[in-house]
Amino acid sequence: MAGETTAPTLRGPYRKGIARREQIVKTAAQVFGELGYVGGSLRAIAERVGASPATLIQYFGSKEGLLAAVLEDWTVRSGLSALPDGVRGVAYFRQMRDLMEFHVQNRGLLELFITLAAEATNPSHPARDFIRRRYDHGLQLWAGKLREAVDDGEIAVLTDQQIEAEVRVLIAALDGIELQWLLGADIDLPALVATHVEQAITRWQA
Amino acid sequence: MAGETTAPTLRGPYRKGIARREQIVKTAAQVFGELGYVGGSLRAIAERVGASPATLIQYFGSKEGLLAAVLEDWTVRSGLSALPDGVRGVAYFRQMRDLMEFHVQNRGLLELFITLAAEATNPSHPARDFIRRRYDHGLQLWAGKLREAVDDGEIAVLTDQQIEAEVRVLIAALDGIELQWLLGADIDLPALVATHVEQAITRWQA
DNA sequence: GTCTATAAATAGATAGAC
DNA sequence: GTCTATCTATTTATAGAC
Repeated sequence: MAGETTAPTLRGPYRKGIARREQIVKTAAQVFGELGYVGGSLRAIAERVGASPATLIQYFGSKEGLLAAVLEDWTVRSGLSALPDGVRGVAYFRQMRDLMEFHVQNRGLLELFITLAAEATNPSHPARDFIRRRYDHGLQLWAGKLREAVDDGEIAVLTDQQIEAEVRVLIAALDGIELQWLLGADIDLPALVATHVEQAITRWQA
Repeated sequence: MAGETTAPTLRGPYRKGIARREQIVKTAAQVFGELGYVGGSLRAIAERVGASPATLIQYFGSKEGLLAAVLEDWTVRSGLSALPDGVRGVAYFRQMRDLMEFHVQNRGLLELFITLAAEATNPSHPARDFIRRRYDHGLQLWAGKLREAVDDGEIAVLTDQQIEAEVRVLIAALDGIELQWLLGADIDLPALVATHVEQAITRWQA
């Protein structure tokens, strides 16, 4: 997309600003992941990125604006890189190992989500809607995959309620294992999750 | 220790101070649960308890001292009220429903633990050691119960590694479900957990 | 486009009155 | 035993120089 003759995106003063903006968002995600949104100050972010707090405000209007940018970036980075959407049924869940390996390689992104999710327990937290929507989205996506598995005859028949419960608990288990891993437990994250997923699939087949 | 012939604990100027102290700890636990340790200011706690920030410092020396008192109180309140320790083997895990009902009745205590656990992802968090020890303790306790179930012939034989993995993932699932519940998901917490535990037991029996 | 300077609010903590 | 008053540091955010 970056042409020369008619490409406005790479001309003018924007190029530098866009790169800077990305750098700030990436750094902010790091700091929010480590210290939470409440504990992660603009000053700390600015310091680490080599700028002044005023510059961050200039770019994003407010701390909450920066958070919004971080969440948007999180969606892109963790969503796209994580799981190929095209895989059907049971095979989709077997990709969880890859997802965990992605998390191991991108600990900061995982830290950010877990930290914000716990903070968002507070109804007035600015990331609350985002977190809830994210859970709803994951729930529906995974429920759809499990329903495909039923339809394709890969596993035994489940009611819609059973499917929702299964998916909810599976997501919960992954979150909990990730939390333990982040807390420094001696865990092989991909291996433990892969084993757990296989057990779930085996149970679904019965 | 103090005291002469008869009960010294209820005489003198202590009675009022002790009650006040308990009130402060209870309120602090609430605020930390809602806003986290980082976000929960001494001012907010003092205001809600009807005192000045200076009074809290007077009692606990520092904010971190107050946190320590809150964690100690948390251990007593959630530990004792939660699960009778005497129950052996599989029956112990069937009590999880009661534990979840306790959580529903004491949402603040659960909020406090989940919030602090996520915050403690940061290695320099003052509650980090506490949280890690708490996980280790739970892990060992539950692993012991599961080993009892094996020894008593209630379930199939499991290696020590398998036991640890099973218990780890079970704890993880409970944490994750609790998190979803705290985030406002439409869940019958005790029922969902009870079902999940029964599935685990069934799997262990195979 | 990024800075310095600064405002206005709030943080944890101390000193001393009562 | 609890308060007011205050200190120092830090917070988000604004204004204006360069």
